[in-house]
Amino acid sequence: MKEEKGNDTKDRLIQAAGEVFAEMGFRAATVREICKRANANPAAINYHFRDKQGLYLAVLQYHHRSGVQKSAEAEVSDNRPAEERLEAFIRSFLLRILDTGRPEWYEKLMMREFSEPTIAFDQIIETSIRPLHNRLALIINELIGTEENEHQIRSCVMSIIGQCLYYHHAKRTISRLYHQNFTLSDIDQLADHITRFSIGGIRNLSGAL
Amino acid sequence: MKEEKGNDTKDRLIQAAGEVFAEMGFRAATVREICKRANANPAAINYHFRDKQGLYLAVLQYHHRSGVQKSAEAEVSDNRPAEERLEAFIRSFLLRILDTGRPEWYEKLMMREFSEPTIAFDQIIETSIRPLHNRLALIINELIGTEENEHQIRSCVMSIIGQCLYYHHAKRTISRLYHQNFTLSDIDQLADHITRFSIGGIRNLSGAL
Amino acid sequence: MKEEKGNDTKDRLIQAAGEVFAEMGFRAATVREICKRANANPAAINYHFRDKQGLYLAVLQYHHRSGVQKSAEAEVSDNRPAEERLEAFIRSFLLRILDTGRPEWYEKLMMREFSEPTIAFDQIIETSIRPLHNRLALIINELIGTEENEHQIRSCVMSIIGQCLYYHHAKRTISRLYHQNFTLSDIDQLADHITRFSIGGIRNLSGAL
Amino acid sequence: MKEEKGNDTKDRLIQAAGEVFAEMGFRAATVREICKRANANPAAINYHFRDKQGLYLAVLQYHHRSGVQKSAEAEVSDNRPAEERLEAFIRSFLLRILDTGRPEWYEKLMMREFSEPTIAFDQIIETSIRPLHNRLALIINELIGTEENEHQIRSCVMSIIGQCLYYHHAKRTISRLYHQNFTLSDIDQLADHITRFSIGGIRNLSGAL
DNA sequence: AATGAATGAGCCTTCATTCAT
DNA sequence: GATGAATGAAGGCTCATTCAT
Repeated sequence: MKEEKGNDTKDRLIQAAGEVFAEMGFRAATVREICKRANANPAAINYHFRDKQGLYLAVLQYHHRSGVQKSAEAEVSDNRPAEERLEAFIRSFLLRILDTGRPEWYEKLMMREFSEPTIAFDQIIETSIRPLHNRLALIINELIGTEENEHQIRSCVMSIIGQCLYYHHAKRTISRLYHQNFTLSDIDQLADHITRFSIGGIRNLSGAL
Repeated sequence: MKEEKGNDTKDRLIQAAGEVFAEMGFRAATVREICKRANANPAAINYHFRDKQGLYLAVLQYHHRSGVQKSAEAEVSDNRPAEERLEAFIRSFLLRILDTGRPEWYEKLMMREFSEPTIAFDQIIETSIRPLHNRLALIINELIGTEENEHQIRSCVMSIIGQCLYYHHAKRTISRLYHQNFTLSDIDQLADHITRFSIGGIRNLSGAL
Repeated sequence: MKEEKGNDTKDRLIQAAGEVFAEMGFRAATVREICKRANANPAAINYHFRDKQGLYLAVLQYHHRSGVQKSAEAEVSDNRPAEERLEAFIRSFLLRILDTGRPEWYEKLMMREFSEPTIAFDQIIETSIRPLHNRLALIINELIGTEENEHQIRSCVMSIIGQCLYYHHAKRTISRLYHQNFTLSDIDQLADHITRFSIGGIRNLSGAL
Repeated sequence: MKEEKGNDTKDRLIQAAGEVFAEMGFRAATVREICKRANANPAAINYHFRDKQGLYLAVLQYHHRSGVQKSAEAEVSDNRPAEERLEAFIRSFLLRILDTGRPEWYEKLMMREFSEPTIAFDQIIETSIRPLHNRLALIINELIGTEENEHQIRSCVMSIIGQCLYYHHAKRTISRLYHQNFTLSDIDQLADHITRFSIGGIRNLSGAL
């Protein structure tokens, strides 16, 4: 399972590094641990990636390439009502955040970049985060209806994304406070709550304009 | 004895450790740096706190004991309308989250526990986080008005706290995406948005019941 | 095949290695740097020369074979007066020693052998140094005039060579002490001084016999 | 013998480092070897000297302090004839260069600085080399007799020092060429030769003026 | 003839910790 | 109560070398 196909050392290193970086963060992760899991020699990192940091960047790039396309697929087509598309967006976003059964570590890695940004931060913003915000902004713009007010739309984007991300960042907190662990099976319920809460919120703003 | 003010080495260590832990996190913080700032000897840590972790716990306990909850007391009295108290709560919370530059490293430390929980995590939950949630839950309960639905209240609590925390966790992201840095001067605006958005959200749920 | 000119990898390696060894010395020179300059693969060194040391020896042999002794031929013909031939010898020696900037790394390599002798030391002694000493000994012998006193001649050889080499070994020291850097344009002056000094020295010994 | 007085680790490190640096040069010397000989832990270097380089500088400073004074003592008093003082200077210089029975490595270390100058180079020039040159220049000035010609004096200084140093730099070369190893017992003979050679050289220049 | 990939040994440094005083 | 000195473990990295092709 862990070595799947006895691929190149390079691939095994990326795989192992992904896991370790996600588990411990860039600094705390040790090349020795990565190499042990990849069943490789420490010097191989220097050969293939020059650096611990080079390996880290390679990990992000590699997984970004193979992961972007499927993020949008869960959403519905553009001609559906904005409410429906909002719910689809939220559900899809929560899915990526809460799903713990996948190779998994890419999302973790991204989350880590927010608290301990490394040199890869900018890259992640542009390739992953900005498209996400833009997609959500379009939906909200439609919901507000009136002539666009960019600042207000941004605030709503952040309110919605903030609600979703909370279930990731505060996973341990929630578990501790309420003895409740959200998993895939809770997504419908969560998406429903956040969608309804947010639609209410957006309408309340519109009316106030 | 050697120092200008006979401030105990122990106190100086706690003070310095607070800063350093908040700046760099538990792991990245080094005993050497702490001791340098405290103008103390590395061995003093072992003497007073047994080890680095002991010092960390001491830092948290010390600050909790000296009652820094004062910041929360900015909220209005309990007999004001729930909407007003919600806004006060949000404003107060944002204040603690966004305030930068102060030597108030306790908040920073708490935030760090979410991303890199240490052995002190549970302690922080109980002494700081749970009271916060409870206070907010009371306000929301009043806003919903009907017989309490604990689950729904929790969801609202998390929606609100999630919105607020986003401005902390995603500080760098926001800065990068929108070239916008939220500081103390933006709190009114933010609190206004989140309050209105949340009241709208809560009402939308109530109506849907 | 991949290169512009089908110059054998082997030749390119020798060329590049010569430069790098001369610049940094045997130990400090890295195979990687050599291969980078030769646009070759690290493994090629092992293939062609067995190892780093083999490459080093190959460099020396290669250059010796291609007869770089031409520089010494600037000396005058044997039937000129000994004083004149001494000056020619000294000038020629200084020329080889002081000439900087040329790609002529063989001399540099030789000089390095004195401070950090490698396995090639003996080889260099016999092919380069001993002939030099012998040529100088002949001239001095003629200058002294009396029946040869081998020991005394040796001492003079070393006094002369010592004077010349100083301008190489102590290049940095001189530059630092007197803010003076000897180059090609100073050779006449230096050769003149050393020649006159040495002739005086030799005569003083002869008279003392 | 190696640990003499079970001194501080710091002293033992300086002692051991002196030997190792002298034997192998700064780069090739390994902290492991130094620590092994000093019976110390690698981390002690970081503690006492911060760095391998810090240790190196400490080695030079330490030994300079304890070694300068005895260099001049072998020379004769200033009111003796210049010829006599020249011979004393040369003998004293050769003594330092050829003596192999002393702690020994300080001279080696200095010599190394000429071929592979490190960050300590300037320091050595000013504290050791310049005084030496100045002392010799005074003697030569007196020998030349006429109004001083600074440039010519310098050239003589270098001719003399060059002759002496040759017996150090070319130790191996001489041994190889002539199967002759100069030691303390040869100093009288060498000093005699170099002195006579040099006096002849100087006179030859003076007459030529 | 030549190479890309991989290796193992070793490098310097840093860390939290502990000893003797 | 506090310290200077010293430690062992580990960290990231670089090196010359070799394997399989």
